[in-house]
Amino acid sequence: MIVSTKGRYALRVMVGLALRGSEDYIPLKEIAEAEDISLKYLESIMSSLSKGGLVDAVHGKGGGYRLRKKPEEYTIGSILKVTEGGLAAVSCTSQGAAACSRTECCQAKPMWERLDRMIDDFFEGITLADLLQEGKK
Amino acid sequence: MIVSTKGRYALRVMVGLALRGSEDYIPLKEIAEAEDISLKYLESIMSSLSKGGLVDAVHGKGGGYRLRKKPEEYTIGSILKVTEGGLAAVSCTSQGAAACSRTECCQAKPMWERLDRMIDDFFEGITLADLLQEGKK
DNA sequence: TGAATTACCTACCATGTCAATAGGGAAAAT
DNA sequence: ATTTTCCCTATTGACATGGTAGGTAATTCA
Repeated sequence: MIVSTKGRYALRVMVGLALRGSEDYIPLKEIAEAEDISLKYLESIMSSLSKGGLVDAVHGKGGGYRLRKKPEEYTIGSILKVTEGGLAAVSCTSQGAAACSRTECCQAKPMWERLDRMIDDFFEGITLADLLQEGKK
Repeated sequence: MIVSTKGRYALRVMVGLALRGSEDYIPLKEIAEAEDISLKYLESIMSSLSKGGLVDAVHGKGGGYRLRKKPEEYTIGSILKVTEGGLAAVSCTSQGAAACSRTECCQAKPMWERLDRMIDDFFEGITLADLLQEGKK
């Protein structure tokens, strides 16, 4: 499993925000109800998105969350990397992984690296705007 | 993380068996020492490979494990599917997953399906024999 | 026949991650 | 000052992962 609930929720929220336009700030409560996701759980997700600079957040009445860019300017990869903390298919290749003792002689490493590259290209090649249209394909 | 230690160990063992030719049966003890993997843990992995029909197993003295086919006849996918029990990138698309309530309206589903197909093609397009050569590329 | 060798099976444990919950804060508006 | 909203730090329960332990069944060899 390469993409957890957290990342999938994040995509749904971003799609939701995109559909509502980027004019108004949408309070988390409203998003949670619309998407039927636990408010408290969503908080941690929005926190990642906000810290990652993907959305604008404003406190107080009239505040909430809003896309910072246009949907076509977000790649799916950029969203998932923020919420999942990386997309490596194998622990060997994920940064911060204790370099396995066999790194030098591991027969499979080039394969894992090609896989990672392929997955990265895949997600970087799809934008939020594409996802909005996805149903119609 | 799409491929766990179990699957990676399995690949190493299969590579190891391939290198030793398919004449003799190699006892698990020997494999574990050569690969420096816990014997007991390897047991469960070999059990999967054996049940999956990927290797022949013979009891008693002179027994052990042996490849059933030629290295070029094993795809990496066939090995990983047996040990990992599937390669779905997202729980939504893995068989046996409680079809999420949004299946019908999920904007992202086509994307997950394309990703799964891509990963499957990737692993089905590489054979054990390819892996043996991998270092030289 | 019996002992050694080997695969096989069931259960267990320790750790970590995931999904979700809880309970407060702190910023901004009215 | 009060409400609204985002933000931060735990905590929990469930599950998967990686690994351990002990015993059983099949096969060979003496």
